[in-house]
Amino acid sequence: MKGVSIKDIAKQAGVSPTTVSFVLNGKAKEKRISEQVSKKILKIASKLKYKPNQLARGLRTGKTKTIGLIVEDIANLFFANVAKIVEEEADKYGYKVLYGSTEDNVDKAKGLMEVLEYRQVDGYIITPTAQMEKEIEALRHARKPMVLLDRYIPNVPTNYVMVNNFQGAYDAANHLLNRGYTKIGLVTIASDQIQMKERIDGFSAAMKAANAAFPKKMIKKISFHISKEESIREIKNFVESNPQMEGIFFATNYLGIYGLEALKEMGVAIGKDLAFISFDDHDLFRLYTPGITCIAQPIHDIARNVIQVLMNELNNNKKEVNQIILPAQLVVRDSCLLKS
Amino acid sequence: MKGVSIKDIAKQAGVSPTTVSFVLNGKAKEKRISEQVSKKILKIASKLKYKPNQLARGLRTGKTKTIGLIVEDIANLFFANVAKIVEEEADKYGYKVLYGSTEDNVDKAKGLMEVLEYRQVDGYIITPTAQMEKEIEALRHARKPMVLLDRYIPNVPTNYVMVNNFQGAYDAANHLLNRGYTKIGLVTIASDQIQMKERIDGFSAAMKAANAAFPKKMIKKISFHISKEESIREIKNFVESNPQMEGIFFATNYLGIYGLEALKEMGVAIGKDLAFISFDDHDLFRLYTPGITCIAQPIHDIARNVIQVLMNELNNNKKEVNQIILPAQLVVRDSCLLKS
DNA sequence: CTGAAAGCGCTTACAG
DNA sequence: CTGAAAGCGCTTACAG
Repeated sequence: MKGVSIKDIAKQAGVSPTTVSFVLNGKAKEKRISEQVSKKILKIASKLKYKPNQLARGLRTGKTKTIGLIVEDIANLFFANVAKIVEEEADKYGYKVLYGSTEDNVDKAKGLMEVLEYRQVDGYIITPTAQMEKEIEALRHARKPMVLLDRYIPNVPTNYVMVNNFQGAYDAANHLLNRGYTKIGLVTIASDQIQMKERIDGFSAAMKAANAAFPKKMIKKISFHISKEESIREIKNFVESNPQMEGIFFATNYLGIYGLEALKEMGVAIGKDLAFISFDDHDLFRLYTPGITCIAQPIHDIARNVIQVLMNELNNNKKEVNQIILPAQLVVRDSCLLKS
Repeated sequence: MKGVSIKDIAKQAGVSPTTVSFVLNGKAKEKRISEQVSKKILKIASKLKYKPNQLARGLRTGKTKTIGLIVEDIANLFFANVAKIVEEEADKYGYKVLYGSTEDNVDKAKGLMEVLEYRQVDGYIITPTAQMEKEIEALRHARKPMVLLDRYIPNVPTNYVMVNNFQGAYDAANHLLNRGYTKIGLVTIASDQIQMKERIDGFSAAMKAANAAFPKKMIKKISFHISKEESIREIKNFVESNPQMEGIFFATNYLGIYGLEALKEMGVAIGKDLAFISFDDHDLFRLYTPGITCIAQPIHDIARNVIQVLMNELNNNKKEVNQIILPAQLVVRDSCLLKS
């Protein structure tokens, strides 16, 4: 375990640890260390395969070269993809990432934030849950580099990167309307999170613009915390109790998947009996028969922007706020055929 | 940023940092600190919301309370699920996890191991790639707590947790045989990784036991590193060039998904024209029409066992080797109907 | 029963 | 141009 330390190098080079530290940190010029001493140290360091001890360095500088990633659910495809890209990109800058899932539970989220603070991560990437304004606000006041992912907190001016939920849902409604459907149901999560609200708003706005009725009873909100079976049951009930429904929009992919299951069990033919569109893409949507039309998020772009914004904060001191909203993309497949 | 330190508590309690450290580390009894001093310290610590500085502690003890998780691809559903459970379970023991994806690339894997060593993680969970015997062996010699995931390295006696690949593939073949199919093709990854080899072996063994022919040309190996489009093309070619084929087994889920796409494009009716079975389960398999019969891995059990084994190593010194092989489960759906 | 002191491996203000 | 020394916040062997 015992690795090579700066002292070992100093001894071999016949200089002080101070000098070694300067050279290894690229301050040779600044500190006017002679060319030859500098070279000698570098050579010895690489020969000994010196690796600075991050703990010691962190203890001294307060920097851990670690970032914290708090997502809703790391096992969810969207977040798993984000996690992958974040790790890859962070690695390029010498950062490692510590992660955790909130399950959309405030207490878990708070616990996670506490652990990460305690671990002294240098920066945070957070998918906030509801009711965590205070924690985010505290981080902001502590001037911790931070960027919110997938959603933001109204009235708290932080960095964030997310998809354009309003536009995505607007496009979804428009697509349905253009294909001749006007009686459309919407299934969403029972949550007052801003990104879900914006999806409802976007959808409503498109309906309104087209003078299509969109009464309350055509909106179904399902709790994030009930079981899959219950969720499917609720979707079935919703569809059954609105027999006039011609099309249905699921505001998030896991609900869309449940929707597919519900309709399959009911024997409803997607695309024929009922037009179907979902937010978020998924392997399943691409390969299902019929292919499921959806509003895809630019996952890679989101992840890359997140890390970019965070790295900027980490490395510069100028703290302009970066709020990035990326366009959602309508992916047309066969689940919303022209209404005959 | 400046947190409360042990000194602050010592000052308030009117004792030395040493005493505070003893009490906070539960060594009050052992060090025979008086009950009242002990209580006073605990009270002050909680009032001040003292959080030990892990960096300082780690520097001193050499323990970081961090584990390294190296998977093939964190964005893959199997590994993403493992990552989730590993994080949850590790958290219970006060550990956090640092992760990375190898993409099944040896150099990436080695790079990851180097970074984790350098970060001084206390233990490792590793999905090894080919040709990393030396690194694993080195870790073993350094007596680092480690458990291999999803596969093992032959002739290197380490802990590991994985599914029973031989039995799973054997069951897949048997299922097909029992339903009346004898001319069966197998699609796998071109890799000499042990888990893939065992799947081929299990499949072959079942075929042999049933006296069914299983010639080389009925096995298709596809490189992990070619594009999705190329993979699909190769699958198509394989099916087309074996018109006698009655059933097909995909040795891993991403290939199974490609297989679904290939057959869809070819207009082959799964279950009717060709029986279909895949290793690993997936949302898509459950919801596809017809439902896809598969060999499911007990993901949760795998993850829980992994962390259990690792925690045992981390906390005890007795180092018996734990090699856990969990049963795969045949999930029968509608893609292998009784042959008519 | 309790404390002073050393030391983990760095960085950096200060001195020369 | 280079080095001695302090200090980040802990733990622990040693002393009393």
